[in-house]
Parts: sequence; C-alpha cells; structure tokens
Amino acid sequence: MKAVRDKRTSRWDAHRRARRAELTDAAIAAIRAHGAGVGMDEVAAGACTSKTVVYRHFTDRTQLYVAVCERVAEVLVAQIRAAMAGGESPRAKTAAGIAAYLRLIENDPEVYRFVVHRPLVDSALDGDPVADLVSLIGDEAAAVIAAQLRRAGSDTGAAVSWGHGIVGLVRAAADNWLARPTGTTRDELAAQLTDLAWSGLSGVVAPHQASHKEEPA
Amino acid sequence: MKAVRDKRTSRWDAHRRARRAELTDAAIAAIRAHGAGVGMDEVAAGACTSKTVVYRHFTDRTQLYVAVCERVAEVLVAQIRAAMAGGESPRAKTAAGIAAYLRLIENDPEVYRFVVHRPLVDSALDGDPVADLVSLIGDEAAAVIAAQLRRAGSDTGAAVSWGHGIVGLVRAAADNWLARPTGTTRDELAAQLTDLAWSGLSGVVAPHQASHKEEPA
DNA sequence: CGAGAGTACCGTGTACTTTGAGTATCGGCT
DNA sequence: AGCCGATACTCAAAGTACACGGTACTCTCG
Repeated sequence: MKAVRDKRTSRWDAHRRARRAELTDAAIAAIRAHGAGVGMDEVAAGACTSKTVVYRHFTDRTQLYVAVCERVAEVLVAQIRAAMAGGESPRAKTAAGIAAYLRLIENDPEVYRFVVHRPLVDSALDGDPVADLVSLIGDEAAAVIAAQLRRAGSDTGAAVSWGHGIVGLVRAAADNWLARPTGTTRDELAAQLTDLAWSGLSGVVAPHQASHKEEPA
Repeated sequence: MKAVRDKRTSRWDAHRRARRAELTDAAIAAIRAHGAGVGMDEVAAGACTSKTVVYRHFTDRTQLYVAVCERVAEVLVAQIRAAMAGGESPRAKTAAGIAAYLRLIENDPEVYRFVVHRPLVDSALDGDPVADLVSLIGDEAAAVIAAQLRRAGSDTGAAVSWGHGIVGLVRAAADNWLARPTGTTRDELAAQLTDLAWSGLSGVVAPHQASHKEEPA
C-alpha cells in the first residue's frame, strides 16, 4: 500500500534518517540535563524544536526509547569491545569488559537509568517486544559465547541464556552498587564480579568441601 | 512532634496494619486481572472501595509498589527456601532455588512484570531508595553467601555483589526467556543457569585452552 | 463515680487539579 | 504535491480537597 515511492517522497529519506539521529542525540542530552524522567516536551525543547517534530519521527515514547537504547548500546558495545581487545587471557578480557560496563554507567548514570527502565508495554504482542539496553547487550554477549562454544566444539544451546545471564549478573550488582553505595570502588566491584562470572559459586562454597547445611535461605 | 499517642489514635494501629495488607493483596489481585499497568482506580475498585482509601494508606503509587514487592518477596523467598532445603549438595540447592524462581515468574507473569518494573523515583535521595523485588531477593542471597563465606573462613566483602549478581543472572535470563520464547523449557533453562552460576564462564572457554581470539565482541 | 459533651481519629465518595503523552489543524517551504 | 513545523488542543491517570458520617476514647460537671 506504499508501493509508489514518488521521488517527491524519497527525496526526504536522507533528511529523515539524519533528523532521527539528531533527535536521538538530543534526547540523550535532555536525559543528562533533566534526569531519566524527561518528558517529551523537554526532549523537544532540547532539540530546539517542538513535540510535533519528535512525534513525526517517532510514533511513541517507546520508539524513542528504543532508539536511545540502540544508540547507547552502540557506544557501549564499542567500548566493551575495545576494552576486551586489550585483555590477554579470556578471563582478563571478561574482566575488562565488566570494567568498561561499570565505567560507562558511572559516568552517565542518568542515561543509564533511563535506558534500564523498560517502558512496560501492555504485553500485547508487538512483533518485537521492545529492545531495551540489557537485551541488546545480552544478545551481544550471547553471540560471543556462542562463538567460543563453537570453537570448542561444544553445544551452543545455552549461549543465549548464558549471555543474558552474565550481563544480568553485572547489571544487577551494578544497580545495587549505584543505588546503595557501600564504599566499594569500581575496581573492587569489577574484580568481585569477574571472580563470580569466571568461576561461579563453586569457588564460594567448595574450598572447604562445604559440610552439609540446614537452614540456608 | 508526635509524642502524644493518644489512645484515640493508637487504637487504630492494628486496623491500619490489617487494611494495608488487605489493600496490598487487592493490588496483587488487580495486577493479575488488569496486567502490570494497573491504575490506582482499578486497584481501588478491586478492593471494593475508592481511590481515596488507597491513598489514605499509601502516600504514593510508589509506596504501594514497595508493599507489593515486599509481599511477593515474602512468598518467593519462602518458596526458594523450601526448594533449597530439598537439595543434597550445595549445587543441587542452587539449582532448586533457580528452578523455584523460574516457576514463580512463569505462574504469575503479570505480577512479576509489575514487581520488576522499578518506578523511577526522581533520584532525589529518599533515605531508602525504593526496595524493588530484585533488591530484596539479592539481599537475601547475599546473606546466604555471606554465611557460606564465613563458614569457610573467607572474607565476606564480596557477598553483596555476589548475591545481587547471582540473582541478576537468573533474572536477566528469565526475562529474556519470558519475553522471547525460544522453545527452551523451564527445566532446561534452570539447568543452563545452574551450570553458569555454579561454574562460571571458565567452563565455556577453558576446555580447549582457548587459543587467542581477535575480533570477539 | 458516671453520663453526656466533645475530641481524635477513620471510612467513604464525588469532584476537582495537574501533569504528561499523544493529536488536530493550520501555515509555510521547496 | 508533499513534507516540515508550531500552536493549541484532547485524554488518561496520579494525586488532592472537601464534605459527610461513624466509633471509641477523654474530659468535665453533677
């Protein structure tokens, strides 16, 4: 039903893409300025325009949210990749990735809060159920893990669970760290999380063979 | 400034507690009925009363949210405890706990969505920055881990990070599993997560000594 | 002491204010 | 023709004001 694609229409395509990107960046700036709870009006104002324009390029607040997530994921993934490239061992790479994640959320906490706050779409199926930041990063991690598994000749069935799991691990600990500072430094936290991510809980209980326990939660 | 505590006042204390609990349960029922995006009016209607009443007992939607989280955490923790009590080895206990978590969110997905959706309070410090479900469970896990560490004579410094990390691990994988079903069964997912939580990533890469890699994410 | 007047709350509903998302409509540019 | 943009709206949902009515406690005066 949109088969025509008149040149009068297609001529704007480039502009549209540019404007969309521009608005996305403006949104991020607005989030930095007004906190994660920005209103559409503030976003528009930040882009020196008015809400109408925003709604011409994004149908929803949700769609804008997705765009912001994609943008942030882009830079975050890039930074994590770069950090991991420096690591010697796989473990060091993991540690570097975790540290990079923590660094970003520490530097840009409001954007992080925004991006982590999934809009709660009314569960009616929408084709793709909203891509939030964590899902995107999780997919990324899953891909890396799947590659590793393939290289090792193992089954890749668990890759997505593991990818999302690892990302969730870091995220949850980081959220708690941000929300309730305990004096732990970023580097300490990164080290703790690397230990856990790399060795799992077995390292916690195993050392002394774990005599049986009765009333643990 | 509230030193008096006239009996005319204190007489209502019990009632208040009861009513609050009642409203919390009504809220949960309303969530089941109308989805995670319930309005206050609907909650009130579900309790066969009107919004005013709800606001007499909860200052905010946020406060109601917290109450619901606490209630849910209560039953979730109980179930996880029960499940873990059945496990033989520590690893089996972990597996049982994970399975219990998955079971609950599968049975009550709307409540789960509600409870996982932190309200985004304006970052102004409020004393305790909103206790969401995941934080509560994370604290619980942290306590268990700390106990284990103490038993093993190790340093407990990492306990909170690890507790929240493990919970986040399960949560993230579960969220993804709920949002984008891949055909994985609950038991399979539980097994995968247990592997990861127990052994960490080392199990993924280590087997073949992981020859160096260059372009992983 | 004890009965009535007064007080300190709670319960409930209706109708309001406010805030923020999303829309309608008009004028203007290329 | 077809899109861009702004002003000025609608609409929904959170939260508030107010008014009425009730019950247990307390105070005071006989």
